[in-house]
Amino acid sequence: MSTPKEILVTHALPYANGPLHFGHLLGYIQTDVWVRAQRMAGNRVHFVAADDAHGTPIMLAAEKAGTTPEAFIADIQIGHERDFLDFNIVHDCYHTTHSVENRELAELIYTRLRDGGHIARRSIRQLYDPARDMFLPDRYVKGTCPKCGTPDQYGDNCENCGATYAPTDLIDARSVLSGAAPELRDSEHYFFQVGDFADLLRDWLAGKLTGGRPVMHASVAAKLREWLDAEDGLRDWDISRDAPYFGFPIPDAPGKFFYVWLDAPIGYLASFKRYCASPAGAAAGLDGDSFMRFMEQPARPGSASQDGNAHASEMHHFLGKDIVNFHGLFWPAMLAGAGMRTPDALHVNGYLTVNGEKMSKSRGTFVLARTYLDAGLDPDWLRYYFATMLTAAPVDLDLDLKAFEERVNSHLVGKWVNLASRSAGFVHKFFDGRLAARLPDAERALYASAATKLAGCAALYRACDYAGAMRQIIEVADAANAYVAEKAPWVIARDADRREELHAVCTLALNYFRLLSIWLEPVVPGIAARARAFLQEDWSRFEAAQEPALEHAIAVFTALTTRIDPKAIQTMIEASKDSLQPAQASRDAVPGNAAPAAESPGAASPPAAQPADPAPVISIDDFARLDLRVGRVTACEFVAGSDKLLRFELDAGELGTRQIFSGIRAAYGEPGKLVGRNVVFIANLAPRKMRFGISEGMILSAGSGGSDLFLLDADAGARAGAPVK
RNA sequence: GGCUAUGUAGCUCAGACGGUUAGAGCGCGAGACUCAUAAUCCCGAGGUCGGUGGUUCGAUCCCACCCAUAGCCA
Repeated sequence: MSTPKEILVTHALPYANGPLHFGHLLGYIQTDVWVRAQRMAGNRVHFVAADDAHGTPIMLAAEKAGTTPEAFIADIQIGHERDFLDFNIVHDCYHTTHSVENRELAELIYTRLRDGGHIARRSIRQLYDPARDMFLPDRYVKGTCPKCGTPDQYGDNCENCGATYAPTDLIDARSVLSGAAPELRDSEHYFFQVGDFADLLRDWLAGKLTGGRPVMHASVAAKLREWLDAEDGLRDWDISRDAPYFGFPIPDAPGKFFYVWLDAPIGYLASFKRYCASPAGAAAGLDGDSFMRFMEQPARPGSASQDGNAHASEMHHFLGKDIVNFHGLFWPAMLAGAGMRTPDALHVNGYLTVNGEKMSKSRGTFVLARTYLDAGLDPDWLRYYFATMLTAAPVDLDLDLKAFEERVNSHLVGKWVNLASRSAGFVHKFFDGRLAARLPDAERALYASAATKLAGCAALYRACDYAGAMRQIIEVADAANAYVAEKAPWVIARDADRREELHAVCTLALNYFRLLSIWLEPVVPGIAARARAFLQEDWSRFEAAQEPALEHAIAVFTALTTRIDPKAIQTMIEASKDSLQPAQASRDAVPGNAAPAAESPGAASPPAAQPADPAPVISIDDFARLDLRVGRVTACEFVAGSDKLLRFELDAGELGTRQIFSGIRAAYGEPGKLVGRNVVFIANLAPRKMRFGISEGMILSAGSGGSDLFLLDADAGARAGAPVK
């Protein structure tokens, strides 16, 4: 295309409470492909991201894991970075929102908003957990729906009738954390008056800040306009949370913290800032001042330069459709209010389903990134499959595992790699491993036509229409294979007088392969790297595809990728069933989650020891002999004289009160914190006299023992004494 | 409940400013070939374009309603 652009690219930040799964990967692969394609188109791209590390869920998950939030998120980040790298998703900088840079930027942006008169303070009434001494996010309150009477509903809406309400409307509300009845308390909160920027947002949505270029897909803009044009206008956005909270303190506001969603997108900038000041950034021509130079160029309507853009540089965000409000309203308003540039583009992807359904743990379709790799599957295969389906539209995509296998085998192996595989032998056997020095006119024309056709893929990549690009590529692959079949080089090879003709056919076939490899490189960088090694060439730009490679030595062909072994997919599914983890009681809004469910913090625990051998099969009658019950912990304490045991007192409903000794002290070092929660126990186990008293049952927990033990939970609606079946 | 989207062959998707027999890839069936990772090439079967009603000479494409799915309602 025209002049090279400097482009800052981000993807939504994974929440630091669990490992990456397929839902994350869809958006992250989309982003990485875009970055690679832009680089191959000649643009200068800075690709940064970070872990989203703040908020109540992480604070509680860390507590449950018996560690500090800082240690907890550090662990998670290590796993995330490993997964990214192994999926060929390569950032220039991967940081965390719990960083010095982010704190400074959050304070800077907040201070500028405050000084600009865009921050309001007022008192709001909120539910408070007196047992835990903290305010409760909506999702941490459960009770009976005031509309339809369904019990055990979250504090924001009813799953049964779909009604939305305030947590204070719930009947018989309880804290999910402690089971205590929450009480109403007043607290002063800080609000960002996003409505001050309504006009600017309208201009931004209309493309007036980007020289007329649309900032996002029309359907996304429609959704944002709906909020923007709401009858009561844009409501103020609550950006503060009360202590205790894992996050950044608000300057001059003791006991108040920034809401996780305030500093999450600022994390994009923090990561970029860190990159600018790093050695890697220096190598890319950046320095400590580059960051502010890049950010502090607020766009104004009509300020477009000749090439139709407001800036010589651009800022692109990739995100899931569930978080467009944060990126399409609050974020640009915050930036504008802080005197910084607004995003030039939002690329929104839909959700991922597997085999036509929501990802499901029981079906084994809730697949972690690591599980896929451990099954021996190549990351490029998944990247290719996603690419064949991704367009600019924010619609849901389905990973059909059968289609995945068939498409990868057919396209990548049968059509693309096969071109090299079926031609290389002749070149080595008859031509000393060299391509012909020139092509006949007919072959030249064929190459030029294919190269011209695929040159259109640059625009398709830029527009996020990877599906369109892949279709073009496969059409060329089909034409190439038809060409080989028509020429039948294996027939020509029998005639020693037709060597030149044979050389031309193989040279064109291999140049078709090379052409396809160049245009597939952003999608399958690993396989493409092997293709480069085979062709003994090191292209880095799409431009390389304009002319065929001639009079060029190639290496002996070895398999660049294999067909998918269906057993590996089966292994992956089975392993995903195995990784069932105790569901987290609830979650807050999580930035950057491209998939429905947030993961449990179990991932932070040490990798499970070798899985125990499966126990022998039992009958339903055997199972029925166990009387499993829910118990509410009414007391829990250390046992003097024992370094392993905790003494529990359980409210077992109709069974009365039970005393149980349980050897889980190594996993739960603060017994007082267990009071109020539910556990599952065996009620009809014969009482056993111990040195410290009589134990009347056994409390169930998962894990291999020692510190690797996790109590089973029952969600808050379960009453004490309820049977477990 | 309101709103925003989506719904085209078994699967994943194109497409038509409304107009003669609605396309592709994969899968499936028959044939060809044997250079190649049982890859490739050719031919074929398969769809009342979610449903109902309307506008029109004519709609799958426009309108209304309905159904299903997803998301949002901060």
